[in-house]
Amino acid sequence: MPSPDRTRQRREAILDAALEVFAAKGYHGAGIADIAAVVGMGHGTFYRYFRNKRDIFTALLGEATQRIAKALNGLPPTTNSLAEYEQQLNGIAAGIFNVFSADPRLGRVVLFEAPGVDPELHEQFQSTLGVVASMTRAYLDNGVKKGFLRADMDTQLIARAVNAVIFEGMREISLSKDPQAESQRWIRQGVPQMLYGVAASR
Amino acid sequence: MPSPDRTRQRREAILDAALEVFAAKGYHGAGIADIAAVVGMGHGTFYRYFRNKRDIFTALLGEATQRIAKALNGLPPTTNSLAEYEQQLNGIAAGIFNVFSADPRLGRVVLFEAPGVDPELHEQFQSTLGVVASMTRAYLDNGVKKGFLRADMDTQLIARAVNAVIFEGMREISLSKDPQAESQRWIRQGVPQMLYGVAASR
DNA sequence: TGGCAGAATGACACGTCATTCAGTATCAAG
DNA sequence: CTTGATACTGAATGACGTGTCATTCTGCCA
Repeated sequence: MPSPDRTRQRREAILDAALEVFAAKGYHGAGIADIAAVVGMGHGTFYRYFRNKRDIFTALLGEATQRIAKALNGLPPTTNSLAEYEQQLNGIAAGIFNVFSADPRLGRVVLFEAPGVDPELHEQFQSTLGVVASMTRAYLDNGVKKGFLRADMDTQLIARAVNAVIFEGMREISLSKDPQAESQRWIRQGVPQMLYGVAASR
Repeated sequence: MPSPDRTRQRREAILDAALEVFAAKGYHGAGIADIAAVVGMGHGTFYRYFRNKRDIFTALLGEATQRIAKALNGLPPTTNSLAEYEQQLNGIAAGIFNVFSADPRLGRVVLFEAPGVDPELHEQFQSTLGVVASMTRAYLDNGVKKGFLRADMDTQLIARAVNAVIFEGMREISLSKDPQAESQRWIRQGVPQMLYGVAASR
């Protein structure tokens, strides 16, 4: 009997340790032995739960992705006015930022380490960004069609710009001493910035 | 007689090869032997010109920094109206984007690899970002004081957001098939976005 | 031409991990 | 208590890459 979810718990303990070690030393600086030491087990045991180092890293990425997806679950698919869109953005930002303020290590690993692990992962990361950008773009296109967003914008590019700001928020939150407060700041300031810009008037 | 700038040329050949290899395989995936092979020399020779792998990487970073600094040289220090500020932003964006559209490998290495090299470099990178952000912030504060920028913004945070968009532009340009065109797009779209946002009206 | 200085070379010493595996501990069932 | 199976361990392995260094090469000057 491999015990029903004893295995799952062990796996999660290892994942948590890996998050810790990767956040502290970076992907390449971290050794399997370091991770095993944090869990308090022989490093050979690691390989009972994960195929290899890359495997556990992608598992962490997957977990982050899932948490974000879950946080964004249930948000209305389209909006009909600027006010609604602003609400929508607030909701999205809050959902995403929550994930990273709940566990800043996640951001430190996912946002800073992932692109530098190897070329394959870099590509995968990039294509994920593309998918996210196309979702953002759909929201923008919707707003343009409904008339509450500027008609003269390249929504594909602006979607990237909007996402870049959100990503910057995630990074800052992950590095912040007080992630909760930082998260609040980014929602309150970032969303209006994206909507109205820095200009005092048009 | 080590010939006056034979040495310099050799150094630059190695730097260029390193840029090539780092861009293709990533910092950690690249070996000194790979770089030497591109130059067409024994890898021992590498160490006549650079202390070690990290040394050449920071040399590349330094070069990128210098090129950007040079590109930004001569821009007026303050502006007095929204129109002037818009010009200013266009100039800054054009200067920076030029560097990366002239050699996209530079961006691929500097922007994507640098944070993941090791914790020290990550910190250094981060603090450089901080310096850049405070420069951006000074421009924003100036605009607020003069009254052509919104008074209700957290300029420290918005500076980060503005920079994030510029950085995203650099990244896209570095990955683009047609860096020149992409650069134009980012200037034409990104600057108005930062100034006026996505909203059709206030 | 001989001799020298600096440049270049690449074999190799050395350290660092990721991964494997033979052996040990644990434990449930009979 | 025995047995079998599974979990675990950490020493051993092997691949790899960095950096060194004894040696060779090259071009220059006397």
